[in-house]
Parts: sequence; structure tokens; C-alpha cells
Amino acid sequence: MNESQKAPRGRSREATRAKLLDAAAEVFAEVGLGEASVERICERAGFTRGAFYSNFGSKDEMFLELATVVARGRVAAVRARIDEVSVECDEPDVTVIIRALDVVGDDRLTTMLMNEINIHAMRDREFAAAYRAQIDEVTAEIVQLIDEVTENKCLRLRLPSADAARIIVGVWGDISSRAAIAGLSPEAMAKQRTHELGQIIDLLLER
Amino acid sequence: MNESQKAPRGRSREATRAKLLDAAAEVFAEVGLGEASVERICERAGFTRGAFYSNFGSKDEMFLELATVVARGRVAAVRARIDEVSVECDEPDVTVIIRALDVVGDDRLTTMLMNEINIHAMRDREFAAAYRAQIDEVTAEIVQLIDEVTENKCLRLRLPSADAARIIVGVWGDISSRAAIAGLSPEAMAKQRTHELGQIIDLLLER
DNA sequence: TGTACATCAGTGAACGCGCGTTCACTGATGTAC
DNA sequence: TGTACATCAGTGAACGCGCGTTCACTGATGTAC
Repeated sequence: MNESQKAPRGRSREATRAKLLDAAAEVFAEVGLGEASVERICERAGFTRGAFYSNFGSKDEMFLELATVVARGRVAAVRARIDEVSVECDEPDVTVIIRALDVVGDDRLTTMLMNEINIHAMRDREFAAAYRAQIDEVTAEIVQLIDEVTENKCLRLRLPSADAARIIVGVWGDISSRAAIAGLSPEAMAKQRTHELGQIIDLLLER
Repeated sequence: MNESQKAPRGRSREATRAKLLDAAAEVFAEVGLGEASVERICERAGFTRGAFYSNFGSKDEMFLELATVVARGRVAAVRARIDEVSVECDEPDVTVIIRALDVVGDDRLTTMLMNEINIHAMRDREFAAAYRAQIDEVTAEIVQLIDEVTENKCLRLRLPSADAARIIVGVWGDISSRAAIAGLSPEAMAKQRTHELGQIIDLLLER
């Protein structure tokens, strides 16, 4: 409260950066890195192009920063969700895994942005290395979650949990992409995801 | 032989179109639709920009045509490969499915192009409809193949073959993407794909 | 077969628009006395 | 508390480059006689 009364310089600069990054996330998702103009990003954020270059070195540099922020955010979101879910039900069910993956904000636009980041990683070896590290972190979280759940419920996997996690993360991405292409509503998207992830988890479990 | 002696007008025009499409496939894969310049495509194909606009209405129009050609080619390749494999061994093994999927030319660049097409489908509803139809065709081929193999070998699936095919196609795409990001050599890529697809197929089979 | 003409695929110069980027400036915020 | 100055986040005009697209032209190929 009393922090926002004055809005000190550093704070408002941070806010500008954040607004520009948010706007860029949308525009990059909508039209891709190449077609996204700095003008369009700034317009959406409510600033002029000067503000952009006062905060970022170039369009590409900003894309890399955004990609890092998004990837870190994703790791944090999954981590937070896992803690939350673990607290909610101290005797976790298998569906906990699904719920943990149903990260907030994993909608059409986010899927498109993730795909854009993904393909950029294919094109830029240096960026790819950093990006893979982030993916590995997410996967590691899922591994831990799987181990926790299977142990608690005395379930057995048909594959090492690392492989299982990799498959789940991969299928998760594929489901999101197909849902985005199909133009499903957020609810339909969530339902489909739950169903298909459920199938995969069933497959992964020993009968 | 005697066909190429004269190279009649229609023929050479077709060849020009094909060269431009091939070059475009590479450039779109390398840098994406937005960053790909008509100049760069023409340079690689060995033509001037005039030739481009003599053959295609615009850059976007060409991208759509390319996407259609690639998708059709993919359907044809899987179909051909399936026939080929079926003929080779009249008592097919499960690995037949894997071999059928290891379509020729499914390398780094193709994966990047497929991802580019994929994300374009997320952005363009009309194109998405046509694209989904092509994917469904590929999936239908896989369904048939799975049915054939499982019947011949008296194997049982833990899921309806339609779901199994969808999972296989999805995982296949995910594996290709990760391999492209990891910058694996074609051989390493193929090996990884075989291994991971093998895992999935094992999961799908009743023990 | 040879000649005159028609066709048209591909050339390359030109256009003008929009882009990424720069920079001199402004005015709100923070500081010193 | 009030005043004078310093700072610097964001403004907006300007630049020039490269792009997508156009079009008058060329010369190789095909056709008619």
C-alpha cells in the first residue's frame, strides 16, 4: 500500500519493463518473432518505441529475456502448484499429477508463445542450451512428484520415473498444441487435457 | 530421357516452381515465415524475385501452398513406407510401426518446417482446418498399420488403436523437436527416436 | 527446311512503405541546502 | 517548508535500410506457312 503511494523511479521502471514484456508475450505469440513489430508491442503496452530501447537493447535481446522469464515462470508455477496440491490432499491420488500439470495460464496464447520459443531454440544453439536446462528443471519437478505419488499409493510404474516424466511433459505439450490448432475453448481444452493425460498415466502404471 | 531434351515450357515452369518451393522450405525452416525474405528464397533457388511473383501470388500464399505440399508429401511418404514395410516382411514385428514412422527426410530442417507450419495453423483458423485434415489422414494410416500388426501378431492394445495412433504421432513429433533442439546428428536422432518410440509402443501393448 | 511472328517465363530496375534503431529533448521525481 | 538544481525514464521526430510487390522488357521456345 504505502509502497505504491510514491511510485519511486526504480519501481515505475520495473513496471514499464513488465508491461512491455507482457505485451511482447502476446504479440510474439500472436504473430511470431519476425512479424512482431516493436511499434505494435509498444502500442499495446501503452508506451512509445523510445521506452522500448530505453529498457531493452534490441528486439531479439528482448525475446531472449522474455523466453527466460517465461521458462522460469513455468518452472515456478509447476513447483508452486505441486506444493499446493501436496498440501491439499495428504493422501494423493494419481490425478494429482494431472492437476499439478494443469498450470494456470496454460491457454492458447501461452501455448503459441511456448511453440515460438521452442522453435527459436531449434534455431539458436546457445539459447537452446539454456532452454533445455529450464525444461530439465520442470521435468525434474515432475519426476519428484511422480515418485512421491507412486510411493504413497504403492503404485508401480512400467518405466523409470525419468522416462515417465519425459513422456508426460511431451504429451502435455502435444495436447496443448492440438487444442490450440483445434481452437477449443479453455474449458474444452482443459477437459481434453485431463482425459488424454489420464490415458497416458494409466498406460504408465502397472496394473 | 527424350522428355528432358527439349524441356518444354510447361515443364520448365513446373521445375521453377518446384525449385522455389524447395528453397522456400529451407528458408522458412531456418528463419521462420516472418524473417524469410522473398529475395533470400529466390537467391537460393537461383532466380530473381520476378520469377517468384510470376509463380506465386504473395509470400503468404506461397507458404500456404508449401504447407499443403509438405503435408501431402508426408501422408504419401508414410503410406508408401507402410506398403514397402508390409511387403518386406510378411510376418510383421512391432518394430514395423517404428520403421514405418521413420520417414525419409524427417531431419532437423523438416522438423523445424513442421513446427513452423504447426504454429501457423494455431494462428490461422482456415488453414488449421485443412491442416488438421492432413494430420488425421496420417493418423488414419497409422491406425490401419497398428490394426494390421496387432492382428497378425495376436497382440492386444491397452487403448483403442485410434488413441494409440494419436499418442504415437504426438510423441513422434515431440521426440523430433527435442532432438532438433539438442542438435543431435541424424544418426543420433534416429537412434533416440527408435528407442523412445519403442518405449511408447511397449507401454501401449498388453503384456 | 526455313522464315516470320506469337507467346510467355523469367529479368531486373524501380517504388514506396514500414521497420528497427537513434537521439536530442521534456518534464516528473529525487536531492541538497 | 521552500527553492534551485540534478537525474533519468520515457517522448517523438528523424533516418535510412530492406522489404514486398510491380511492371516494362527480353530472349528463348513454340507455331504457322
